[in-house]
This record gives sequence, C-alpha cells and structure tokens, in this order.
Amino acid sequence: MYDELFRQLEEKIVLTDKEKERIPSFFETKKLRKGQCLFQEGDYCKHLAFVSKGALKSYTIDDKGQEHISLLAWEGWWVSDFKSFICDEKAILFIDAIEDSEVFLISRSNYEQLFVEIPSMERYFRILYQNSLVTKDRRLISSNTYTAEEKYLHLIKMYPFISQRIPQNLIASYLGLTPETISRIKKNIKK
Amino acid sequence: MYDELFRQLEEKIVLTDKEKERIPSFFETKKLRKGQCLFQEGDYCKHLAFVSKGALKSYTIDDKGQEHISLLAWEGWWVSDFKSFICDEKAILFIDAIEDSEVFLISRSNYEQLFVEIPSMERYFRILYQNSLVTKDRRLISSNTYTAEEKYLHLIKMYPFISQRIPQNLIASYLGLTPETISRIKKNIKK
DNA sequence: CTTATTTCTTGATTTATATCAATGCACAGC
DNA sequence: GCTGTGCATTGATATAAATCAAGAAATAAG
Repeated sequence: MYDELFRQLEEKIVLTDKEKERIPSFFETKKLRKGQCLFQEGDYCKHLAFVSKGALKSYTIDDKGQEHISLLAWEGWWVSDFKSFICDEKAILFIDAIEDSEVFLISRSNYEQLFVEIPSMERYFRILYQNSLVTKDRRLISSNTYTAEEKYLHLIKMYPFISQRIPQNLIASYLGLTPETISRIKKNIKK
Repeated sequence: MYDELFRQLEEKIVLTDKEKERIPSFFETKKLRKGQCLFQEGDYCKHLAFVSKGALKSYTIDDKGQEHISLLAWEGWWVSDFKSFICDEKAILFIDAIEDSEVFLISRSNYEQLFVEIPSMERYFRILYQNSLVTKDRRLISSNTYTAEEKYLHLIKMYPFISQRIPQNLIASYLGLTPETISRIKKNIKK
C-alpha cells in the first residue's frame, strides 16, 4: 500500500526500518472517485496530499467561470494549496480527482512533527522542493517565451505519455491554451 | 557585512553564535559592477548566490536574440541556475548585475557540507524553497490566466516599489510583455 | 551647458491565439 | 445495436498584444 510513497522517499533519502514503520502513522488514506473534489477554493487546506494511485488536477476558476489548471499530479506527486496549507490562509485552488485515485493526507501538525521525529524527512522535502523549483522555473520560461506549439512540444518531451493519460482539454488548460489550439497544433505536427 | 544573510536566516531558523561564526566560511564574496555577468548560458553554474547588496536579473535569450527575464533578485534573494547547480548540467540562464552589487557564493560541495555541519540549514532551505514554490505557483497562474494589465497590477501589488527600482523594460520582460504594452497600461491606469 | 544614450511614449499595422459556431467521433448507459 | 453526452476537429471571425516606426523625456557623459 505504501510502496509508491517509500519508492519516492528512498529515491532521495535513506530510511531505517524503524522509520519506515513510523511514517504511515503520520498519514491518513483517502479514496477518491473520478471527478470527486479533494479541496476547494475558500477552504482552509489542512492537508498536504501524496498521490499513491490515480491522477488529480489543481486549478483556479476565473471571473468568467473558466478553469485554469496549475498542476497535474499522478502517482508519486505531492499536491496541495501550499500557501493555504503553510500560511493557514483560505485556498485559491480547487483540487479534484481526474481518475479514481488514492491519496495519503498529512496534516500541518503532523508535517511539522514528522521533521522533528524523522529529521531526514526535512532533507527529503528540501530536495523535493528544490527539484520542483527547477521544474516550475522551466514552466515559467516556457509560459513567457514559447509559442503555443513550442509549449506543447516541450510538454510531450517532458512527459511523453501524458497525451495517452490526460484528455486534451486538460492539457490545453495546463498550458494556458484552448483545446482548439492544441487540435490545430497536432494537425500541424503530423505534416 | 553578513547582516543581510543572517537577517534572512534568522527569519526562518534559530542559529547559535558558534554556527553564525562558521557560516561565512562556506561562502566567498564577489562584487559586481552594473551590467557585469555572474553566470552565462553554457557555463556549469558552480555556485548558488545570495544577494547581499544591489540587484541581479536571471534570463534566457531566445533564437531571435530576445531576452526573457525569469527572476529579478535583490537584497535577501538567492539566485542561480538551479538545474545546472544541482544536476551539474550546462546552464540555460544568464545572470547579470543590474546595479552595482555584492553576492555571497556557495559551491555545490560547500552547500552539501553546510547541511551536514549545520542541520538547521537544511530546514532553512526547505522553508525557503517551500515559500518560493508558492510564489512561483502564483506567477504561473498569473502568466497563464491574467491579462497584461492584471499581470502588471498583480506585480506592483506584490512589490510596490519595484517600478522605482527596476526599469520598465526589465519589468516588461519579467512579465513576458513588451515595454510598449506596459507603457499603455500605465496610461490606462491613470484614468 | 551641450551632446549623446538610453528609456519611455504614442500611433499604425500585423499576428498569434481566442472565441464562436458547427460538425464529427467515441465511449457509456439503456 | 441505438442514443445521448462529452471530447475533438475544423472553419470563420474577433481581439489582445506584438511589432514596427518615430518622436519625446530622462539620464549620463564630455
């Protein structure tokens, strides 16, 4: 059950058997049906979630009711409205399952306690966040400097299987494009 | 000399006097004239830099020779091509001083050693990166969902004094806009 | 003080991408 | 096997912001 979690942790840090026994107690498990909501805008987002099965999207909704995906998270990813989770503010993000999913939730106090009891978890999250920063920086560059086609090509280079798993309209939203544009790009690429 | 650095560290963690004595030895100081380059695309970016005085920009240059600023960093900010620094890859970023500046540089090996010798620095960087992630997430949302005017207003709300310090053309580049667009936005806002 | 550079503003035009609208396709439920 | 609902495609049109071009301010240099 915790295979995916330990695989992720042990990619970055070394854990003793005793620590591995302790870790699950910091989390609670939650199963989500496709389409089900995990957190909503306006909630206080009291948990950080690790995706052990399935896939989720985190997104905002603008004045016109349009959805803008900020993150697609599948097995091995962490997802939350971090600002809300860390600073105890109201969330601005929605987070929904886009497939039947299973997540492990950790509360703010358990998160802090985890670092006290298992100091190497501090290291894990430092490295995780450090890597995420690199990815986000690249996404920002992509978003500010690439054309629609370059954005799409860059994405499928990073995640070659994403188009098999994630519907085109969600990919479009993630890239800040419309589904029509993605459709036209795909037609262009074939040539 | 290390005031700004300690101010930043002690905002997030507690340091003993002994630790404070040790920390400077991990860094080397470098002074930069306005316009001078700290790192270049294609270099192996061997250091992470803390800005103690002045301001720097990190940017890419596209095929057409156009500059796209990914970060503006002044006193208290850390700057590097993280991907290059962490993964020992060639840098894709340029980093230049936009004012006369002073930076403290830490090498990869000193960075790793720092965590071993002063474990609370692991915590410092975990929190720093965690906060940066929140900021970058907000920037990504802004970049993908806001109009030019909303992007500009959001920026000056975050950093009210930025327009006094950073020339408009650099702000434009940071927002992924042209200086002309910024100029027209400012005219609009006055009304 | 004058000249030279750089930055900022304004207008005219172009362009990439969004929006709107219609049609086709595919999978889910009956 | 049909039928409905959501997703993808295609074309026509609209629009926000870029580009191009020129002049005005501001800052720096001699």
